[in-house]
Amino acid sequence: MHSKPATLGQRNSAAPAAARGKAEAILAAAEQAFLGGGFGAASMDAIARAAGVSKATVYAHFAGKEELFGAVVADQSQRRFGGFSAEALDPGDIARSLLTIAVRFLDLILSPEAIALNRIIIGEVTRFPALGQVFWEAGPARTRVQIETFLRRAAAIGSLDVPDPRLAAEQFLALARGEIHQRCLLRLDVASGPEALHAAAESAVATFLRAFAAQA
Amino acid sequence: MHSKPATLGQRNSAAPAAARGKAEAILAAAEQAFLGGGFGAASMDAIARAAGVSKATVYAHFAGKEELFGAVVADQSQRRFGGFSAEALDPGDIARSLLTIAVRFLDLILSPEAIALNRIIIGEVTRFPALGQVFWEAGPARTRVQIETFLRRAAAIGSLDVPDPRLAAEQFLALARGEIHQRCLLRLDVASGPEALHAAAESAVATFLRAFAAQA
DNA sequence: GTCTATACAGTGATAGAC
DNA sequence: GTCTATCACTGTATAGAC
Repeated sequence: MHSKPATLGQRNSAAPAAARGKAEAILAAAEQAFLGGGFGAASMDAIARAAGVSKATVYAHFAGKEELFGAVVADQSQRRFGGFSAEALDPGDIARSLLTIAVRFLDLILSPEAIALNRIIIGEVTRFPALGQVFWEAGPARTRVQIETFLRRAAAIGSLDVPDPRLAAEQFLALARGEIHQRCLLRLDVASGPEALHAAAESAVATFLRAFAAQA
Repeated sequence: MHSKPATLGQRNSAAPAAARGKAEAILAAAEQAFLGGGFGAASMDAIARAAGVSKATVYAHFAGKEELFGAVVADQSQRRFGGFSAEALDPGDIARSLLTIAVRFLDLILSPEAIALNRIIIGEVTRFPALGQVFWEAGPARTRVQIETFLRRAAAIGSLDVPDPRLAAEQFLALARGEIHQRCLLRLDVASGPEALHAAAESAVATFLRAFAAQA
């Protein structure tokens, strides 16, 4: 997945085993370009230059600017959000576990890279309708399922009183997102520090427990 | 504000009193163009054509594409969100009032025009950092204050038990927004019907009241 | 496959006549 | 102020040599 050992069957003319490397270099350069300034601001010329190849080589690997853009979005979506999990948490210590989830979640969606990705997808989804689906499946849908599963486990052992775990999971995420996510998307909170992140997570957990904590 | 009576002091050469009308026509055409396909996809040529004027006339009224874009965003932001108010509601009938607020709020932010505006601002805020602030002040900030005020009134007469009205207002909006707003931004729910809107509002109110309803 | 060089289309913006 | 015609520039995409 990362890089082949440089010993391959073909070594014809110029760069034998570096073909995969070039494609990766192009993708990496494209990611930086697209995430940095959006679809319109990025130029194929600049991407080729940054990747250390010629423009014609870029077009040899990707059919055009749009396909390259799609490849970047799909790659980033799956790479960013693939690692989120709530399996290892203890449904017994509900407050602590929810706080952990909220912090992880905010840490994920407020990272500059995730914000940039989210921003660019929202901005260009009119031109590329497929991107919304790709992002949703890889990100929010996956995350919601993880939390829903955790809430079901907590409800099963009596830690929580949730009539509708699916809805409760959505609402927990909505509370955690709060307004800080929107503010980051709008570039109003340039650098949301760890303290703001923690405060947002604690507020969300507090209100969620006010609503759904099991009666003692 | 809408249109002058067509009798003005000047009637020199070509279109005497239509100057204001032309500026408005340009702004209207620009709104449609920008909101439809974003900043990059819109061209000054197409805007001029749609407004029924020449490109040079557009540049006579607006310094350039960026200034025209800013004018569109500022105009739309204030026009869309200016009417939101929660003053006339009864803090005694808390469930009903909150539901009304939530429905109004969702109706506002899920309208195709508001979604298009929100989308374009998020997408272009990297290039135009000022837009985020303009939108925030006109929209989310205003709305939150309205609701915070209502919650304070409700808390004063004992309908609610809110330790932090500002935070509670944020959380109420976050619950109402839920995931449907994100889905609309991502173009996954092409047309969120009134029934989905109502359901989202009711879920938000129910959970909010579970957390903050005064004990009977 | 990869490079250099170039054709081509479309854009924002302007000069000058009326 | 308004228009027609045009400029300079940028970015996509390809042709041909290696």
